Amino acid sequence: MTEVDTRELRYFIAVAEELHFGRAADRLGIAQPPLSRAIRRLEHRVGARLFDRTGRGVRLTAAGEVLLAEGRAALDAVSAAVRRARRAGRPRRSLTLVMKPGGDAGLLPAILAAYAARPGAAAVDLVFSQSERAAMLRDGRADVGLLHHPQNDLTGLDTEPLRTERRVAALAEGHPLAARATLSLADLAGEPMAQWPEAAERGNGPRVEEAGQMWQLVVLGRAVALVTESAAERPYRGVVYRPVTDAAPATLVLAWPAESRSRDVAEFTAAARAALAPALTGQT
Amino acid sequence: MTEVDTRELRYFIAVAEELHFGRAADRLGIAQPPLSRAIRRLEHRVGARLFDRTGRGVRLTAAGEVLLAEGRAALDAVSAAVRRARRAGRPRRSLTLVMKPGGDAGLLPAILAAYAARPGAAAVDLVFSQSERAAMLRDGRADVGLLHHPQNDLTGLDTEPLRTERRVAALAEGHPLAARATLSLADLAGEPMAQWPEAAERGNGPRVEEAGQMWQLVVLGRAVALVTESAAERPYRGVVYRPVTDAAPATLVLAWPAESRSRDVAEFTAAARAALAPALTGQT
DNA sequence: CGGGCCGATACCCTGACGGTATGACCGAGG
DNA sequence: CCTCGGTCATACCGTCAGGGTATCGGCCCG
Repeated sequence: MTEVDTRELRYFIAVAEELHFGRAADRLGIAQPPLSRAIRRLEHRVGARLFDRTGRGVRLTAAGEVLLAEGRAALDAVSAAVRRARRAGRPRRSLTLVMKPGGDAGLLPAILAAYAARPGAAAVDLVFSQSERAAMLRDGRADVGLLHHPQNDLTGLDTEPLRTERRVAALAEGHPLAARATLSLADLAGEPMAQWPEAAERGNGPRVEEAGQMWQLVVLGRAVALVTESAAERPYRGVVYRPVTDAAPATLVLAWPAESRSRDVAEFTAAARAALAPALTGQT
Repeated sequence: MTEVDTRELRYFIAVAEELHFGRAADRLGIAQPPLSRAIRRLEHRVGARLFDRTGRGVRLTAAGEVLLAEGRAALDAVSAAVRRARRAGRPRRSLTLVMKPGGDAGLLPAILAAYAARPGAAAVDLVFSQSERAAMLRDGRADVGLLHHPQNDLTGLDTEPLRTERRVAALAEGHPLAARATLSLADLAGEPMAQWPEAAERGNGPRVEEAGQMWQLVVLGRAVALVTESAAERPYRGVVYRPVTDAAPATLVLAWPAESRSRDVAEFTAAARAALAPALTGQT
């Protein structure tokens, strides 16, 4: 049986996401008929129908659902392979760390210092992303990252827990709930929660793409936000913080691709572990 | 920048393994010039030289080394995606478990029973492999497997430790070392150790592909073998077992692809964990 | 210095992939 | 029941990427 090519996977994923051949073709920059043929050929190679063609649009079959999830991972792996090889070709040895601005709970300086102190440490480049950190680790745009568990999907990543934090609600000073000392999730149920792009659109709050927007909306009382307690250590004028007692705590983790064979990544994670060992033992 | 497709990666891996364009082209079933062009194009896309062309043959550059390791993982991920989708297209729900014959330390019946008792459990197909178990998990030929740590490379796999076993030497009854109650690795240094294909050829012992061959050679005194103690629970006529005190213990682990999102795999591993929980706590 | 080995280049040709036009099917609405 | 819009499939054609053959250029070795 002939091999499946990355182009076919990209085509399939486009259709699976759009659930519409025409729109998918449009997005891919090709016409619809070649796309139909490509999907048909792919179905033949896989040996299973991937879509149910109903008169109106299409639906994924069970096999299609599997191929969508696994195919995305596979394409990420291909991208990662190329990106990492490209980086390895540059004379400068570097390690790319991705984080959310301010999302290090204050631990990053110690980690970077511990790593830099090691002989043969590579330069650490910092990049920032709100909602694509896990994806960037998976497709090779970053080597290590600071994520939150269980808020981020850590599938395919190895992790080292750094610190577990309680979650607090950020409210405008004048907000009625600000009068309470602690809150529960039920108290927040009716409130407009800031919606990050990563979340499926299910909430009733305003969409935000960037932390500054979120804080602005919170100050204005247009949104409330659920953040980690370390965020509350950097007070934001006009915002008060109230613990949410029944919100699952967030664990800040250092994450890297599970299949990583990079010596630099191993060194970095070891340095982070060593740097934080006292704090961790003190915590547990 | 244009996308890298799987064919280019396969071509690259063939050259990287053969370190010879002619032989690689032969193996790929194409002529050498198109292969040279494809590699050159790939180097251009990656943005780094992948090979040092020395007059005699070629050598991998640092970027090439990275692309070899990562590219193999990427191709495995693509194969896995297709295989798993194909399986999901079959009406019969099944889970493929790969193991070495006898390599379950007697734990498999309990695990299978515990899983089968769960509502909605899928059928479990057993397949056997001596040296390709990890590769089969990575490329989708199997869903879960019984491996040994640290003897197997578990990169890219998630694992659940099942049982840690000491390692014992299997010797012919009349072997001089059989007179000793315990052995050390130094004692075995000069002995012909059975060589599995998975090991790089560095030993001085006979090659074996299958356990029966190994035992035969051990009985005949032509080889000694280092095995886990559970193997000694099934005595083999004419073979005696002696603990090797300084050999690193082997941990039998249940392993599955790290990126696995399959509900059946999750159920199976949970069942295994639950089934063995008493034994594990008793052990620690 | 000559021969053999190995990768690169030149040139051609086939077929796979993409485009346009059109067909087939389904559901909605009158 | 027929029509119409929407959606995916089929037919047919052109182009170019990728594969083949022939040959060159450089390097090592005798």
